[in-house]
Amino acid sequence: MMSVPLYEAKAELFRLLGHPVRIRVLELLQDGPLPVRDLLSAIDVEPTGLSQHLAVLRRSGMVTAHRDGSTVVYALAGGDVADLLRAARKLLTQKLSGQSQLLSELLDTETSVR
Amino acid sequence: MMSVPLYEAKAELFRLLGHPVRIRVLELLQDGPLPVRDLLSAIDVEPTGLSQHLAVLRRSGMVTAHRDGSTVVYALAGGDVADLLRAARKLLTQKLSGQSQLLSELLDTETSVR
DNA sequence: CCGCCAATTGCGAAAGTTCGCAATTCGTGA
DNA sequence: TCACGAATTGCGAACTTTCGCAATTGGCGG
Repeated sequence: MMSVPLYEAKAELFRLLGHPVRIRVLELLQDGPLPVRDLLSAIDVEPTGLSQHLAVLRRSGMVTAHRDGSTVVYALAGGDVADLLRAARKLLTQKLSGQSQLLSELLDTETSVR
Repeated sequence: MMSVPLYEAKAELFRLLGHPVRIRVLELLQDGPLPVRDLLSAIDVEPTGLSQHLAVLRRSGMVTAHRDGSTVVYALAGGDVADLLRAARKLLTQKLSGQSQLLSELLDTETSVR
């Protein structure tokens, strides 16, 4: 049954999330399912590139796809991807505000530095 | 001031987390600061490899390092990395339990399939 | 049935990542 | 000062990922 250590799976998950187009897709799908066409017009990417990124997300079970007429509609597979994105946003905004704070301290001539 | 879109930053963050050794390091540091030596004995990696991964985490501001005598001690930089790891664990355990459920359904000869 | 549009897949070139070896830095004790 | 151990850095080879082009699939209207 050759099981994979949990930290390998976690790394894999993060690696799969580590592309701007895939992040964009997941963010857009947070507000509900969308056809490929709409994703395509919202994201700056070629159709073929989008398909490939969607395939990655599908294979890893983060999104589901179904045909509706001649279009294909994608949706988030589980509710918890959103948690992950939220945690990432939180960390980033905190980090960025920390940086700008540091920056303004560095630029602030009033700040006494010994 | 050439700012980076937030989704780029997010993708970058996930990409940086997408390596088993780096995940392992962050998990170990959740219980408090550790010297490189201890990380080295806990993780299956060469010293030089560990250094490189630590450098990645340092550059991206996820951990901090300081010398204490002849050893270097690493610590988590902000409390929110833990949130991210927790969200990942949650998603994975859910996903895995879903898989094993599906698997047993597939293997279960009693299950009627039309 | 045919042509068209939406989406996907196969494939090869380019770009990026990881790994270990050799060399370097830094601090400590002889 | 010298040798040593801890940790890091530079560098090149092996591997993985990404990208766009060309070809393919599947559904729909004429």
